[in-house]
Amino acid sequence: MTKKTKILLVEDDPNLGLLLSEYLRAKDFPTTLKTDGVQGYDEYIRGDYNFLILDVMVPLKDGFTLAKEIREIDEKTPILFLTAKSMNADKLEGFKSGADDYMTKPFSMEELLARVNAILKRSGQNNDEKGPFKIGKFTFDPGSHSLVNNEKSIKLTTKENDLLFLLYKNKNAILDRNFALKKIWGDDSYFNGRSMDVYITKLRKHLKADPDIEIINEHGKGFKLILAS
Amino acid sequence: MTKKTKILLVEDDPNLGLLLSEYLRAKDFPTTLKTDGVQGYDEYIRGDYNFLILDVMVPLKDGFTLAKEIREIDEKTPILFLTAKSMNADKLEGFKSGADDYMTKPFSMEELLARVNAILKRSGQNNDEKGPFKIGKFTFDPGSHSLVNNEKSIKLTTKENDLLFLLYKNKNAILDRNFALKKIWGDDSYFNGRSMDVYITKLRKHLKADPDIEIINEHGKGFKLILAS
DNA sequence: ATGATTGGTTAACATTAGTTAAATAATGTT
DNA sequence: AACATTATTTAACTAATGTTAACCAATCAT
Repeated sequence: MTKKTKILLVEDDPNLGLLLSEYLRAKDFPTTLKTDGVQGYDEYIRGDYNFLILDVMVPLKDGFTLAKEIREIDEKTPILFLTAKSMNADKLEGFKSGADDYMTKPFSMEELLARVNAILKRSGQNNDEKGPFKIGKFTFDPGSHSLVNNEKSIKLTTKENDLLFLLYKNKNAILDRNFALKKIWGDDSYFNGRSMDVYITKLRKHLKADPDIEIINEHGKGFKLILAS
Repeated sequence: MTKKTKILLVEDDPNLGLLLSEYLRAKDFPTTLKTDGVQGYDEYIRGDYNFLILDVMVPLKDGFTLAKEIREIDEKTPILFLTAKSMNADKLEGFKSGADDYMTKPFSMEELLARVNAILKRSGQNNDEKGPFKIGKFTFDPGSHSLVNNEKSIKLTTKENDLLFLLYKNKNAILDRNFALKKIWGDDSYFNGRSMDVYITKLRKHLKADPDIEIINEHGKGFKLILAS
């Protein structure tokens, strides 16, 4: 299970603040909104945030000051500034405060999201799990293509590995046929679909050693990896 | 001791191109300027860059296409786009192409520098050192072509050395077949490919003394050096 | 129920990779 | 230069991987 990136948003404009926090939550980032710098700092200390979005012009304590205070005790949590000003000196001060990015209003929410994701991609603590994972009595390591249980160690082929990885990421939920085909084969043509069916058979054989594991088919939709545990 | 970040700048406007490359060099980033997408790609393959600044609208091959081609073989080198357009769809396409940042002209050189530094701060290490490196129980020094462990010291041939160096720089990540061929053999012809396979066999034999080290194949894509540590 | 579609399985086939050895090219030594 | 040594490429054979085909079973729509 991937740990979600928790975002702290400090923004005093209630319209923008609510809009953004709703949007970010909809995009699967648990987001907390605070409306001034002092509350923002307290919430940062109290909570456990992985990303900070700070408006520069907020009451009681401005965004730059807040960022500097946080940077004194926390070098790594990414900070993105928002500001109405487009003045150059401002931007540079933002970056000197330890910012990772700086956006000038007005901006689109899509761009904000794209920038947040671009920074997260780089920020080391990438919550995107790369394994190894427990699958029933197996240990699956997509990085080395290995599927191991007490008795034996199987080397998965590239396609087997990719498909099992996708199934695992969607464990106990349906992996859409066409999604998987586009992801692994590049397109969802008929023959690639048949090829995938062949690989489903192969994976079922590999996983047969543990009777608690199943790959079931949802007719016309896709496959689901079922893990009792 | 970290080596300097080498920047490849692809910009067709000669004024802006020269201005920026001079400025970046003055700021201690060795910078190479190319004026179209095809030259940009060739120089990327030929050289050994740690940061790419791409104008979106350049002749022969646009920046987005160039970025996508590079991202297919290189997940990690940061990419920053420059563009005259400020259209939102464009920005999103830029980020989808694997960009780390996106700047709209006109911009200040100071802001460009600040953004480059902000991204570099996040982008882990400049994996551009010359060794020696630890590879499992071996010490690999590309400078002296030596691969040493407790028992013996192997002297690698030039091709063995170059290939292991590339694998190491992409450790635990895939080294694209064609990229490696172009880099070491100059072109990715069929026979050079077979030659590379022969060298993969040789490297596997050399590294066999440590069972934790593996060179695995990703069918149709390339090879991956797996290091548990 | 019937036919149409979708999925399961096995095997044949095509492509890609692994290995070994021989042939060629490059380098060093006298 | 001629020879010896080493490195690299080419070739041939084997193995692994992935795709296509064929046939059968299950599910769905009417």
